[in-house]
Amino acid sequence: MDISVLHNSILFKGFDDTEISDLLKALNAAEKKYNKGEMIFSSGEITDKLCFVTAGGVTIESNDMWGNRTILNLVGKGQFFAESYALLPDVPMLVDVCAAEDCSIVFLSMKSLANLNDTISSRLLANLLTITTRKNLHLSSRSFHTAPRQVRGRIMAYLNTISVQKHSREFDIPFDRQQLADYLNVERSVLSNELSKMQRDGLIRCRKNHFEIITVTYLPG
Amino acid sequence: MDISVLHNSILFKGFDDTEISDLLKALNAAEKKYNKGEMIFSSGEITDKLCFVTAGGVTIESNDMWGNRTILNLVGKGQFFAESYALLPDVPMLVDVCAAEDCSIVFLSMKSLANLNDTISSRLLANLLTITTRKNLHLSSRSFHTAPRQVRGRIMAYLNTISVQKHSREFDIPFDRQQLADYLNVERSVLSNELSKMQRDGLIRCRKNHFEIITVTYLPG
DNA sequence: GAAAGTATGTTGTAATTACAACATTTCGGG
DNA sequence: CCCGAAATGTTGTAATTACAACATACTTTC
Repeated sequence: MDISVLHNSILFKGFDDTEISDLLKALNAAEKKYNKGEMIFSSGEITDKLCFVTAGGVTIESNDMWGNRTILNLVGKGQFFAESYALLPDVPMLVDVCAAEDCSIVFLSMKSLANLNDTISSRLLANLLTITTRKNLHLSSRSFHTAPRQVRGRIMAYLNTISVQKHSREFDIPFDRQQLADYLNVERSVLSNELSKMQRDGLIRCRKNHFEIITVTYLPG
Repeated sequence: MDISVLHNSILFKGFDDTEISDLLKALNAAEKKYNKGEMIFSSGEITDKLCFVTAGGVTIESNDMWGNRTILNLVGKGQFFAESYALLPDVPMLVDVCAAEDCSIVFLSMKSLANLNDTISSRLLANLLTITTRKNLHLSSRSFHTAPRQVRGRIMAYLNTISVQKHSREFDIPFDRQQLADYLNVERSVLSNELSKMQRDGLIRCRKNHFEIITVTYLPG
């Protein structure tokens, strides 16, 4: 198991090496590998496992009865998922979790939280609170990105956020076209088409997952 | 201030009356009233205040530059909002908060959390974790409700959720037409129109905010 | 470096939605 | 009961999107 990734995670922030290995034992940590495309959880399942990505990445998706995929979130190396379901273990999952690429997941049993002593437990709870709070912001951001009714507005809302995050008008995005389409809740072909139009209109430049937002200078008169 | 509502809130679960009034003082609790339609927070603002609805209700909205409103969540009496921003106080709000009706809000200063003793603080943190976790599920649900590309699919996804929650095929929803449209991210007139069609098609019955989902029986042959 | 497979771009048509304008219903006061 | 205001329903047209089908580009494998 790759301890170093866990060591740098939010969950174990403030804990030293021995505390971390004790905690991993106490929480029945177990690692499992998945191939790209494999399902890790399906909607309706129940789990008390807090999940940590030690390698690769997963998508949190909603797949409706008409076969439309909506990507709610992308969870990469060093991040957690399923924390809501782990902490409210009687709530069945609304979403699917799918390996976006080959990946490794560490599962931590949250029902074992009760067995920890108060000091450890409260430090861990504070860290968990940070995780859920940040996850909240991610979910809000996506709502923000899908709020515009039209494709161009959604693309701009998304690219703006990434640009602000990376402090640059030029950046890579973590999605391929199909994934970006599913994240923004639009058709892939419509997305490709709109990106072409936006390049023709001089708003952006892009090639594969590299994007550049072009600053428009308004001329007087 | 209406202590009884706070007393029954998730945040103060497990605390007795005197502990609660001590906490309210320690967190600089202050109540303020708002009229329907008034803005409580605007996007871009920074706050460390955890907000509690003691009366009425508020909407968490994203209003884009074209004037489209998207309702991310409805927060009613006895519930909290802005917890993410209160706990990550350097993050500017992405959303607006608006009084859905005349309401009263209690503001609790989260930067004062640090002054509490460990025991109180860890009990409070556990309760905060429950709040953020539940909020996560609400945000996920909305994503689920807006995942279908077509209006009818969104309406059905939403009504199904409410029906399951209320354990009944007949129920009231907390939204008027405009609010439901903004929640599902569709045009109000298109929503009204689709609801009429769905009634003609025998899928539902509805009148104002009272809905009934009609079970379709498939006949053999 | 050819072949096969995957990802991305383009185009046309059918279906859906946005938007505006107007009709109808509902609900509180006077 | 009537009025006005607000909410909801209806309709038509213009704009947008979904979907399918195909073209092109890029990757991987042998």
